[in-house]
Amino acid sequence: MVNGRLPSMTERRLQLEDMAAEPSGGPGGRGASTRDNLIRAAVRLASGQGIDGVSVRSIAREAGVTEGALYKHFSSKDQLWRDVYGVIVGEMIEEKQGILDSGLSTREAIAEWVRLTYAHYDGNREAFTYVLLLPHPFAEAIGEEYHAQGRLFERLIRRGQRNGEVDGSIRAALARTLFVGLLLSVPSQINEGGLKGPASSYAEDVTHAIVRALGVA
Amino acid sequence: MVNGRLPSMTERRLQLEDMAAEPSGGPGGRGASTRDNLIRAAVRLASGQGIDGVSVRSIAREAGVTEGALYKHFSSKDQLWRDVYGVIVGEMIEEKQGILDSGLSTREAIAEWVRLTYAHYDGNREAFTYVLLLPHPFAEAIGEEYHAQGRLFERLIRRGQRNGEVDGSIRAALARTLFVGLLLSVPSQINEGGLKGPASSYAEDVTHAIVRALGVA
Amino acid sequence: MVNGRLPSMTERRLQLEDMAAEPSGGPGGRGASTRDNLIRAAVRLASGQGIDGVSVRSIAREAGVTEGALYKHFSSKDQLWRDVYGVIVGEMIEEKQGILDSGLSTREAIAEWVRLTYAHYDGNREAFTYVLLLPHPFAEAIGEEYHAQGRLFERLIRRGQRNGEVDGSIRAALARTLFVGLLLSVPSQINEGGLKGPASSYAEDVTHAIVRALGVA
Amino acid sequence: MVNGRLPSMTERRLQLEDMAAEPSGGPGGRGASTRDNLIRAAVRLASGQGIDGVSVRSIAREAGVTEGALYKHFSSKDQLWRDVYGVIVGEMIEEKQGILDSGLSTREAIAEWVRLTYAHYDGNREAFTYVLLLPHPFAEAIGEEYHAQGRLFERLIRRGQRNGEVDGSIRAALARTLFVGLLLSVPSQINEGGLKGPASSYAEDVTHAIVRALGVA
DNA sequence: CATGAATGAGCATTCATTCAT
DNA sequence: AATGAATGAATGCTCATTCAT
Repeated sequence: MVNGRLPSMTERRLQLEDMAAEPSGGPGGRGASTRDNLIRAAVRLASGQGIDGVSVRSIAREAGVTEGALYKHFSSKDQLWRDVYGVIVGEMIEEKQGILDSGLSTREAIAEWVRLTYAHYDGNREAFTYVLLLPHPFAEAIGEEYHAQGRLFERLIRRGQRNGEVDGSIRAALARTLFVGLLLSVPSQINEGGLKGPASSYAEDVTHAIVRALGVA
Repeated sequence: MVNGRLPSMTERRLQLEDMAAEPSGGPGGRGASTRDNLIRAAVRLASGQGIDGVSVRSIAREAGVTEGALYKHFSSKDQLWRDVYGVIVGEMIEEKQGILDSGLSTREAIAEWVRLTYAHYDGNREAFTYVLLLPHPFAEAIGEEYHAQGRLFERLIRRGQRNGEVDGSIRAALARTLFVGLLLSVPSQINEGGLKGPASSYAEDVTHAIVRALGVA
Repeated sequence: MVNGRLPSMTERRLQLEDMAAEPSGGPGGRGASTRDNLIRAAVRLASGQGIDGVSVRSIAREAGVTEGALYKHFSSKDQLWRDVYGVIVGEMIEEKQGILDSGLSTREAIAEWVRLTYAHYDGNREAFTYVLLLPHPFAEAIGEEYHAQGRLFERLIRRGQRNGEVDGSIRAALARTLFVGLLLSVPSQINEGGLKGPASSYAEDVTHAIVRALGVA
Repeated sequence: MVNGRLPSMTERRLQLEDMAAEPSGGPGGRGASTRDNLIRAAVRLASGQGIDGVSVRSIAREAGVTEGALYKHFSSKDQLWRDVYGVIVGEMIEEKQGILDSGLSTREAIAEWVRLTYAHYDGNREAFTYVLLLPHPFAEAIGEEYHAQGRLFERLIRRGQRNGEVDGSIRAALARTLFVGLLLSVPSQINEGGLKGPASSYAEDVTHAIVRALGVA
């Protein structure tokens, strides 16, 4: 059961860049707040076992605090997952928005999109896995954010079609679908052991595949 | 935690074709065995909430029997999931093997593969979702079966490369990865509400995308 | 919960002498009835794990039949345990009664009692363990039979005291208590690994100890 | 199935002296910790029905808390039984060690041993029954502690044999076996209703019986 | 802020027993 | 006589959550 609201943009500004660097079991060094430690712990565990397999107890233990403490920072377990989601996806979206706002051609924009995405994956596999490769029980509850990246890409495609850079016969929703399928196929396979990392080494190949599949000039 | 063995080929011959036809809540009509009802109930629930979210209690109730009865047919919850998996994936693999054994060209084979896959999805969305779109906690335990379809496709690609039908520069593992990404993107998006309609209506488009992405003649 | 009646003398005449000879897992050879197989299986399992640890399912499986079949022969699990008890204890008591009826001196009678008891243990450790070394949840329900051997010994002691063969100052109930304690200490320790078998090799030592402890001439 | 470790000497220092004084059903008075209440409840129930017959549910109810609370104090039901065992047996062993360290003659030491043992039984029948009269499913897992009292007595006997106080022909293992058999026969019979308590009233008689049975000067 | 004890509902599983065949 | 499917209650244990300190 997952219900409720997402954290606002202002709430979510935590330092998650070095999430993967945090050693498991220790409550973290310099300025690591308990709240951040809990988020990091949750993502770490979820990326390994799936969201459903992670208990409040295990998150608290991994963060080095008690269960009670967790409830000082998050009103419920669901809210914790949603906060975590919002924090990570927010960063991703801002990057993608930057691509659209730049003057890049559709082809160059796609290349940049893939590069950034795979850099993200290589830099923080656990957070990436959490937000993009795991099924989210609260998918509908999220709505806006959940589909934000897809909608950004649809905008890119439609602009390309208007400019004549992209095959005009393909519908934007399908283009987005195929794009996401290709984009995530590599991280997904690396996680499952079917492909050897890093993801960045496949960026060029995947860009070509997307360009060809969507008929980009 | 999920461990153990998969059902053998001979054990798994149940009639699951009309799995989706079973009305929820009723113990099923004419010759529906309790075991089959349990399998159907399990798939139905898992496809809706994910595997982890389904309790033995809910499966039994959905099948119209008690929990004790379930354990007469499956030695554990894990074994139930694996039996279900084996039943469904077995059918799928046999179809795909048929494609390889026929004399179709690589391009025709891909078209047929997509057609069959989407027909399967449209015919039994729940079973398809269960085996192909849900993360399986027992992925490693399955091994063989789990990657069987991917390996079949790799064989198809390599044969095509030898024949000169497929771009020789792409590695088979990557080709398989991109293929699976494109193939499953449509059912996945339909489930998530981002795409409408029967998957079959996208078969041609997806086939084209695959052919172009992989450089098939 | 253990309630009900003991089997009558006529019901209990089964051949249990070769109980230990029955190979586990097989439904038994020549004339082994299902009922006998069930009793043997029950004793075998109880002597290894204690009565409480034995399930109806395990008894049936060990006897090579289904659980339903067990209920054709015994009205309940409790009744099974009581029937088993009656069968074994009946044999033991008849032997001891024979000692009293013979013309042996108290000292010789004790020696014979110990010899017979330890022969019984060595010949069928499982049955002996079941009736004499395991706590019986239905002890009170048995009443008569449960204390029959003790009462026989009390009679022996009182007769000895009348004859002047036994120290007259010791009360019969205490004499019986000490006697049983000494008699069973050896089989009990062998079962627990504190003493090496066979019990018969200790018969003489234990006889001496009893004789001295009770002040028998 | 019972596995795991025993509590260390330092862990086990609870006040169990007045274990029997705790009224059933009430959560206990002044400073009774939940953990102590649970231990007392467990012993109380086990001494009445045997260890196997006691459920976690019943222990929690008897202690006046929920099952969940029990698991805050004991990692499993098995560990609870072992903790309880360690607490009680630890006290008993220290007393017996004291006897060996004193300068008493073998005969006086035995008399003291019996006196202490029966005082223990009379003072806390339930705890005594739990540790000494009930079969322990985890007997092997305990090892050290389980046989500690027996080994202490063997030391006493061997010293007596060296001093010429004890019949040199009897082997120490057998002496220990007979001693334990005689010592426990009285509490055991009192529990079964064959003898009227208190056990202390039999201390002298049993001491004499032991002395005579083992040929102590 | 954080703890640690406690709750009560839920979990997967096993139990003794019944009954139509 | 025996089977095998089914029941319903009970098992040991984990869960998310609360709250006095």
